[in-house]
Amino acid sequence: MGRDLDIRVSIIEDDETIREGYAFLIGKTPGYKVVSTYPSYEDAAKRIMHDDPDVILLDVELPGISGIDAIPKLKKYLPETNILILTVYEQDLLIFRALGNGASGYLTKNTPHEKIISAIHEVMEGVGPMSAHIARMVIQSFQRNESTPLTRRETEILEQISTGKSRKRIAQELFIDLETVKSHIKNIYHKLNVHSKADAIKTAKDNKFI
Amino acid sequence: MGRDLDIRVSIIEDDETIREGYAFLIGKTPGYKVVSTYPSYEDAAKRIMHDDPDVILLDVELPGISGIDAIPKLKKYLPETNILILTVYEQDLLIFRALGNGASGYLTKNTPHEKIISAIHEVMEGVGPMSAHIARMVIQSFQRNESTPLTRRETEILEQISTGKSRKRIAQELFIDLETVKSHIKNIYHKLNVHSKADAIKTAKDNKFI
DNA sequence: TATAAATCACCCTTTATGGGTGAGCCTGAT
DNA sequence: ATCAGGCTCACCCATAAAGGGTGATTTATA
Repeated sequence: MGRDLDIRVSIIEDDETIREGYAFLIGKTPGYKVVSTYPSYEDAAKRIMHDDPDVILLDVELPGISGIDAIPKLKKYLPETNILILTVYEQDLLIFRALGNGASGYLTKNTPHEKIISAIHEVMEGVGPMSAHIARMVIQSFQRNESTPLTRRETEILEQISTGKSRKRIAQELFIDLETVKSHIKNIYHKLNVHSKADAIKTAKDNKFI
Repeated sequence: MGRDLDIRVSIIEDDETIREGYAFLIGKTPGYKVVSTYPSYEDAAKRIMHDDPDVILLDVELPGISGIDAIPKLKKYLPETNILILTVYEQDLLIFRALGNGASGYLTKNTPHEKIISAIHEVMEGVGPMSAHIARMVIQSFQRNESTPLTRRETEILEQISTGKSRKRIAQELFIDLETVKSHIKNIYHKLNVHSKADAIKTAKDNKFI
């Protein structure tokens, strides 16, 4: 018989070991019930509507349609379902995109068993779309590195460059000469040890100089 | 006599009406004490260390050094103090920069009186660096507009462009011809009704197409 | 009073950009 | 089965932008 109050969990994860591991773990926990497991979004798409899960554990790195891209599709069919992202790495961008796509939280694959259960529980309680951990990451993502090799002006100009503006336009908007902008850019490139716009932007963003 | 358990509040706000309004409001609330008010960061800098506030209400739009830039300076002298940003507009970028600089939360200037007190209380309780409201804004900021006029490929290419990469480099990384990239860009420009990289990036970001 | 920052100048070559037009191929929807 | 949209590539054109070298002036600030 099905206990009506069980939290219904569905798992979409291509690695069988991990998938079955989670299923076993969650299934044996009182109050939780694994209603289905799938190795890909494509497999899940056909039948997951009928499983009526409360929570979906979704791997980000799925073959075929990625977990990230699967989120809005799943949400479309199951708007009330909470999606928890499974990820190996705590990569800012992936997690942010997942949240943007409608995920309610995330778990790294080395998360201890108890935490997994409590994460599912929290997300069901509507503790909010963001755990303190994610909130911390988000704030960190907005924080600048205070030990930048770039001067104020250089940072300012690199920020302008990162918006796609030409040097001429930057010069006009900052009320300085094009030659001055060029000088700053040369200095930026030297300091960051790069030889192009794209590399300068990437290096600066990686190091949170901008 | 000073009640030891009062929450010590300092206010930095250039508009006298608002400043005194908040001061009155908070001062008359049992458990709260306004220890100082300043019209600018420059005025506050000299003496705020001695006020030993628990919470600082800080206007973002200060004359001289802006509230945003004042945050790290204040944090340096008063690392234990929580800073609440006062802002007229709920502008994403400003708030995110404020959080990145170390602010603990924010209040809009039309916030009802009770909410102000409770925000101060929450931030003292360490309810977390983010209110549910801010969390919602953050998530929204990661969300894409689903009604984009751009195709998948066009979006992908515009994203690449926004990193500063040249068309040639984009072509190489996507394993397509330079001419194809050019075609996509022409279509992007037509759809967004722009005539340059910078404008395309700005329009797309404003509309959350990328 | 040194040093760093910001400013501007003139040299050079190569690469990138913006725009027009046309065309083939594939896929999903009607 | 047809047709539109999406992705691909081609060739045309002119101008703008980028990258790099060297040096010089001025203005804060330590």
